[in-house]
Amino acid sequence: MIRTISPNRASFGRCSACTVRSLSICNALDQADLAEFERISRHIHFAPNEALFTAGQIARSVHSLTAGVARLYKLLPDGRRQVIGFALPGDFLGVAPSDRYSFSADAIDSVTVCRLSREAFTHFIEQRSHFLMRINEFAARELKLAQEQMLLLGRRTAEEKVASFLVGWRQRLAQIGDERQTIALPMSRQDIADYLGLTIETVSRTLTRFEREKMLIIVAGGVRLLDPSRAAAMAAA
Amino acid sequence: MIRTISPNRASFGRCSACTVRSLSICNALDQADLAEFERISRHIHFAPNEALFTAGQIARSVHSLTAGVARLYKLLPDGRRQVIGFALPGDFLGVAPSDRYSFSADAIDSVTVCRLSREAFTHFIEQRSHFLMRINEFAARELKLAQEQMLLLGRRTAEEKVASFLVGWRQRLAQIGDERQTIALPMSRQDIADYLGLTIETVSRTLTRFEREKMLIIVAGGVRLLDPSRAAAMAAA
DNA sequence: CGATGACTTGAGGGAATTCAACCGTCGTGG
DNA sequence: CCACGACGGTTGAATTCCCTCAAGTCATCG
Repeated sequence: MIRTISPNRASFGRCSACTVRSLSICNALDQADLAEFERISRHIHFAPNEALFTAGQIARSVHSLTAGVARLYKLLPDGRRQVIGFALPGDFLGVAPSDRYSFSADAIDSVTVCRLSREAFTHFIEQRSHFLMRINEFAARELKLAQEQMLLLGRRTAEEKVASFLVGWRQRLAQIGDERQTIALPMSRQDIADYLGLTIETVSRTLTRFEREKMLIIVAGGVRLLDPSRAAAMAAA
Repeated sequence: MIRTISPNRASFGRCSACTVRSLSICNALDQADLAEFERISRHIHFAPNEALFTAGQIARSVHSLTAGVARLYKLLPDGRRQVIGFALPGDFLGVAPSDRYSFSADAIDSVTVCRLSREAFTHFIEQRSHFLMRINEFAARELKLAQEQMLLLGRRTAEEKVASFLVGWRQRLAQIGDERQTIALPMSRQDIADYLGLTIETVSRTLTRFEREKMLIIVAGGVRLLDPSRAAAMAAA
């Protein structure tokens, strides 16, 4: 029998000790459900830039991110890329209408996920309507984010796009408990550009201009917002 | 007591006679469930350009479209508009994470919806996990469409956008049983432009060029595709 | 039949891209 | 120890695709 997952990368889940449970889909589970969930899930680790899964593959698993940041993206045949989102701890990757992944996901930094077979997951949710409701809430939240991103991609200027991204990203980091002054940007400029429908040069130029205008300071691995209200105004406009 | 809905516009649902049931969320309901659903829902009619609901309003209702086409859109404070989708018969408008509408919807042509109070709807689904699963599938399908639209908005050229729109729209019409040669386009050029993140002039020019190049013929209320494979190639590229 | 609204067409401009060079950091091996 | 290439990021100049502005066409309707 071929093991596709090496033992040192996969381990049994310890749901009771899960640090992101309250953020994740698992918050809807009681003690008994959690024990069963633990039985059917595995923790898996991914190194930076490693693929969690790839668009077009048969979707055998669903994932709940427990640590790190992942980029979710779609490609055109000629290589053009659109990043459709960044997944943070607590995010669920498994809302899909077909049996194949419709987008790809890879680790940006060091990532840990809780992985379940799609089959077991489907069986698990069927009996638990409160859990199903939770999945539904997650799907609804994702959909709303996607719709906001459509507005950004279709109707905002480069400047507004970058400002909106920073404000939105800061907010998401705050939601998972990262309230540091400096906004961590683990993804590359290229990732940001592909998320905003811009080129890497435009993202770079815009950030440098923001810095010249004293709206922020570019630091290693992120930016420090000096004028959050100005950024927020740009994002809303 | 104030009646917000005039009697001649609202009527009791006749779910058993519903022509779009197999396409809609209600396909997951058996006879008994359907009778209960009928009890809590009402049919409402909207004239062209009338608003079904508006972004920011408290979301008291969920809707299932039974006839006509609606545009779903978001606005920026300065009036820029992004159409995030067109709703067709069978489509469900009610997957939302908050108690306020996050987008607006209005009738393009003559529209009929099946409307339920959000409260009654929530209560209804809680007991019916198979129905909840169906809602989930609808949400997943919506999400996938939204992600494809992000790719289009962020990374496709004007030409590709228009071609993709025509191909995708034709496919959606086919799914609801409209397989006519001519692709009906009940929405205005402005609606299409706002859907594709373009200006009305660019949409118009692109369509005229397609016509000059014998890919299609522009007719009243739609287009006739002469070279579907060429359009499909443009859409995929 | 003039007015109105949806759409088309043309000319010119500009925001973002493309192309290209350059900078700084980091890991590697001579 | 430092030369070196690789890589991510920044900056500059030229180009282009799409937008803006403006005018014109066509069908509909009071």
